[in-house]
This record gives sequence, C-alpha cells and structure tokens, in this order.
Amino acid sequence: MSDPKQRLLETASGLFYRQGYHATGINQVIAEAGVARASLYLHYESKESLLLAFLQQRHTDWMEGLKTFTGKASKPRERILAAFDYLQDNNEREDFRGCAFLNILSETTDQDTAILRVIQDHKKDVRAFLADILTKEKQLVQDHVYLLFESAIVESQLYRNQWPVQEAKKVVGGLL
Amino acid sequence: MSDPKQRLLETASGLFYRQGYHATGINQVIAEAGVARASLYLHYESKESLLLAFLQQRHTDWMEGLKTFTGKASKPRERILAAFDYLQDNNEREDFRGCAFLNILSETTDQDTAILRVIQDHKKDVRAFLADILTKEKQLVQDHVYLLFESAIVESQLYRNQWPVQEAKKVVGGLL
Amino acid sequence: MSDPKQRLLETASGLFYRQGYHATGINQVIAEAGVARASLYLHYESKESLLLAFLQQRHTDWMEGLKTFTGKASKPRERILAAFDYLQDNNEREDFRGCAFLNILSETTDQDTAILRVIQDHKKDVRAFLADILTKEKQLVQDHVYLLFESAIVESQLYRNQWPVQEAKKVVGGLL
Amino acid sequence: MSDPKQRLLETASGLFYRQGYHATGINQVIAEAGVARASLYLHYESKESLLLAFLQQRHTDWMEGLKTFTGKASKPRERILAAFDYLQDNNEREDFRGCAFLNILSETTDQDTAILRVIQDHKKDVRAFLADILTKEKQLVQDHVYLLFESAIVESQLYRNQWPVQEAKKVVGGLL
DNA sequence: GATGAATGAGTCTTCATTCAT
DNA sequence: GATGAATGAAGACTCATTCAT
Repeated sequence: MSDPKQRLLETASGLFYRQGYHATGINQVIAEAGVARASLYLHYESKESLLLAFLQQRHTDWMEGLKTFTGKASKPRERILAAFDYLQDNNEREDFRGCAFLNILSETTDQDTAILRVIQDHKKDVRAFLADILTKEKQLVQDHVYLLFESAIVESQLYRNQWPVQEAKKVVGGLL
Repeated sequence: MSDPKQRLLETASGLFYRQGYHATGINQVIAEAGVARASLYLHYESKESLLLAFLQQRHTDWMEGLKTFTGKASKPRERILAAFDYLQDNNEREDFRGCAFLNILSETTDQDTAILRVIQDHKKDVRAFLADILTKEKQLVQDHVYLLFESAIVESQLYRNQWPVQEAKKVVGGLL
Repeated sequence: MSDPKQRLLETASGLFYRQGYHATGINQVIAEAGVARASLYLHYESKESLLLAFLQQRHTDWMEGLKTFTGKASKPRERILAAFDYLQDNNEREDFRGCAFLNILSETTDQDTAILRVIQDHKKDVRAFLADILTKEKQLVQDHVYLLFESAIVESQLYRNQWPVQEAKKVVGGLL
Repeated sequence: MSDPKQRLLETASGLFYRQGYHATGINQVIAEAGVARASLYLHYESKESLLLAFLQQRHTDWMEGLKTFTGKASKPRERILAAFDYLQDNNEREDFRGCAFLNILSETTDQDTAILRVIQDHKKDVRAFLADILTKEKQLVQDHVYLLFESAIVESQLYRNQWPVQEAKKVVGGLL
C-alpha cells in the first residue's frame, strides 16, 4: 500500500479501466496515487509503459480468477459453465465495464504494436484455456464456445445487463 | 464536398473511427476538413455533439449496408449468412477497425447517457433485424446468432483477421 | 418590443449593467435579444458603440428618474433628501448593482476617450443638478453633498445594503 | 525578480489593476511575466485564484501604506487628514486608477462570493481603521468621514483629478 | 432591413514529459 | 528513491467582426 510503484499501478489500472486510457491524465493518476509527478517517471518510462504494466498485471489476475472459478468443477462441461459464472461475477464486481483488453483495443491503432501484442496474447491465452478444457471437442466447437464467451463479455457491457452471459451460458450448456 | 458541415462530419467520422474519440483533437478535425475552428462550433455545439452526429450517421449507413447485403438472398438462412459476408466486406474496406459503436462504448462511462443510448439503440436494431429474419426460430436461436454475429465483429478486429467471421459463419450455417 | 435595434439596446443594457462590459459577449446579447448576429452590426457599428448607446440612454433615463423624485418636493433640503430616496429606490429595483457609469469606468482606460467622456459628462450633470438645487449654499457645501451622494451609491453596492444611503441622507439632513 | 510565482503575481496585479480583470488575458500575463503558460497553473489554480492573490496582497500593501501615512501624525484630526494625503499620493503614483477593490467589484456578480468577500473585508478594515482613529466621535461622524474618504477615491478616478480629494479633505478638516 | 455562414485570433486550462535538487 | 518546478504543445471552446445573399 505504501510502495509508490505499486500504488501508481493500482491507481492507473482503476482509471484506465473505468475511464479509458486517453481520458485519463497523468495528473489524475498521481493525485489519486498520492505520488509526486516525477516519481511516476522514475518507475515507468512513459504513460504507455504504465498502460502496458496495467495490461500485464490484469492478464495475470484475470486468468487466475478464471482458473479459480473453473477449478471448482472437474467435468469439461461444468468447468466451461463455471467460466460464464466468472463473467457474471466480474460484471457485478466491476460494474459492467467489460473486458479491459478489448476496451483498450478500441483506443489502439496498428502503430501501437506493443499494446496490440499484449491484448492479442491475452485473448489467445483465454482461447487456449477454453480449448484445453474442450480437448475432446472439434475445433469448431472450441471456437464456437470461445466466440460465445467473448460476446457474453462485450454484450453485457453494452447493455449493462447480465442477460447476454446467461443466454450464452444456456446456449453453451445445450451445446456440450 | 464543399459543404463545410458535411466535410466536418466526414472528417471527424473517419478520425473518431480510426483513432478513437479522445485521441482525436478538434485541431486535427478542422485541419483535415479545411475549416476554421469557429466554423465547427457554428454547426456542432460541441465535440460530443459531433460524435453523436457521427454515430447517428454511421447507424443509418451501416444498417443500409446490412440491408443491401442481406437483400440479395430471400431464404432466412441465406440472408443471415449474407450478413456475415457484410462483416467480412466491412473488415476489408475499413481495415479491421471493428464496430464503431462498440469502440466508442469503450470510451464511454455511465455519465455519457446520450452516447450510450445511441450505441445501445444501434445494437438493439441490429439484434431486431436479425431476429426478424429468424422469426420462425426460437428466441434462444435468435440470440445465439446475434451473439455470434457480434463476436465475429469484435474478434476479427482483435486479430486483424477474417477467421472469426468465417468460423462464426460456419457455425451459424450448421445451426440453421 | 419588436424593433430589433431597441431590443438589442435593452438586452445589452441589462447585460452590460449586470455582468459588466467585458464579461458580456456579443453571442449572449444577440441570443437574448432574439436577433441575428449581423443585425447587430447593421444598427451598431461595434460592441463599443453599443456600450455608448447604453450609457447615453441610461443617462437620460436616470436623470429623468432623479428629476421625478426630487420634483415631489419644492424646498431645497427636501429635494436633496428625495434624491437619496431615489438611490434607495434604485438599489431595490436593480439589486444593488450600483452606478452603471462608475462600473463601466472601472473597465475603462485612458485610451477609451469617448466612453470616458460620456461617463464624466453624466457625473458633471449630476453634480450640476444637485448644485442647482443648492444655489444658496457655498460651493464647498454643494461638493460635500455631491460627494456623500456618490459614496452612498458606491458603498451600498459594495455592502449590498441600504445603510450607506441612509447614513449619508442623515448626515446631509443635519447639514442643510 | 526571478521567482516566477512572485513575478506572475506582480504582472497580473498591474494588469488587473490598470486594465481590469476580464480585459486581461492569461496570455498577456505570462508574456509580460516571461513565464510558460503551464507554470501559471502550477502556482495558481485558476485565473480567479490569481485575482484573489492580487486582492489579498493589495489589501496588505495598501493598509500598510495607509498606516505609514497616518502614523506621521498623532492627533486624530491630523491623522485623518494624512489619510487623505495618502489618497492624493496614490493618485499620483498610480495615475488615478482609483480603488483596486471597487474596480474589481464592478466586474463582480453575486455569484463570485469569494471575491466579493475579500473586497468587503478590505473596506470593512478601512472603515474600522478610520473609526479607530475617531473613537471619541459619534458613529455618525465616523461614517461621515468614511463616506467622504471613499468618494474622494472614486471621484478623483472619475475626473482624473485631485480636486475631490482636496475638497473632501477640506470638508473633513472643518468637521473635526 | 435582415440573416446565416464563415473566420483568425483569442479565451482559459491541461497535456505528457524533463530537469535540477 | 523521491520531488517540486518548469515547459512547449495541445486541449475544447468563444471572441468580435465581415460578407454574400
């Protein structure tokens, strides 16, 4: 809590996630983190590197949460359904702000290669994670589930409502 | 081409779509539109109202494109598949920038009620449009198709690749 | 009421008086007057000339009011005291905004000769008016009354209170 | 001289006093102070807070000057008359720009509570200062002197002339 | 006489970053 | 390791004025 670097990351993470990257200014970050302006540049070489740190940390945390939720079951079908429960849980805890990576993606152009890679890597991991649970299924089914998983996230953010998660879960339940 | 208001809208639309809303400054808009600063505020009362105009125009245009594509077929199944062709066509024409509405959604908080409404209304229209084609299907199937349609857009933006559209289309083809 | 020139003058007068000259923009004037922007420049060659028109009109109206109030009495002493009643009446009607001329004077530099002259002429008229009532008094007494009259205006604006008028009136009452 | 914060305050003070608050732009302030635009906002959170700083500083300086002048005499009557000499001295040194507080008052509406308070507090202090010298006099006499003191300031600004100070001083001299 | 469109220069304020201490 | 001061560029927006219709 009193480590400036960590405090900066946590503050920036919350702001980047809730307000977006460009809508968040350095001033707000340092003010809310209670850190001197120059200290930010002591620990992170630029605003963008702070963004990268956020995404990397978020990746770790999010995957951990996913594993925790899916770890409660053992059969593939139940584990996949538990993944949708994770989404529902996220929506409640984070007020339907959706996927941090897809949100940043929207603010990203092809020039931002470093950021783009982190985002894509995250999603590849998610896709691989689901596919790993569904090794017995054909790839088309694996993709099918992944695509429904993704739209469950996006659409519940859009409507500020859990119905897309619930519908997607229902569909997937019928599928497997 | 020489109507300043139209030129402003077209320029801003391109920039908002390609770079995002917050990453686009008024200066860039007026410079590329070749219009005086104050002229922007003569036609649009604020940057946000320019964004709203963009989204409204985009809604009209995009739905029209969707109707054109789906209008080429008559049977529900073929019309739905044609909708996915539309996505593929968009990706090529617009360089995988994805959905203008979902991109802006990422930069939007709950405070931005007017913007949020336009975005949600657009998606409700899309959902209703697809459901209308699938009136003979159960609602779960309708939602199923809608969710795959949405993730096809998002995921092809993410990977800068058409595979999500193609996979989604294949899945839907098997479904109907 | 429907004469644009008159409407412009009345609107600008209110705004200049209540908000000050520099704090009042052309936009607000034309918006509240319900007149096209260019129409303003049809009737007044500049914002400054609108200000001049305001001051001239105000001079006429204000002196008329002063004459009305003082006209109710006939003896010099009573007429002077009535002048102070006029100030109190103004304060109530105009919410303690003080003297329009002195207020504009504060926003005026030595370069603004035309404006400065109108302001000084107004005050010279006021001074002469009071002196005319007090022709039997020495000049020092005349000035004395004038100075108290002026500070009654300024100080009641400052404190948003009638006490300076009342005190000044009491002093003058004892004097004459 | 090389402290930017002080230089900003001095520059702004001069401009606010000579030109008025609204007529003075941030650009002019930073240009004449030789300071970067953002540096202004490092030291003062807004243009208005710069104005407040000006008024507070001015209050201190002005009262000190008043005390210095009145301190030269010991008898109440002489001290009061010295106060009028202070006004005359101000007029000469500052080219008849009058009272900084009353000038800003003219640009102030009831909404600007912070500014209004500083102005009123200044004048209350002036009034109390004069009253303190005249403790032996009745309150009406104290107010009488205060009102003449105030109009001496205002009217000499108006006419760009010392006569109002001299006349007021003469009157007060006869009074005490 | 009246107007909507257009503008260059200006408004106040914040941006992300660097530097001397 | 930490910081307050400093900055050039940019942010969104408004100014008073003119011109073609």
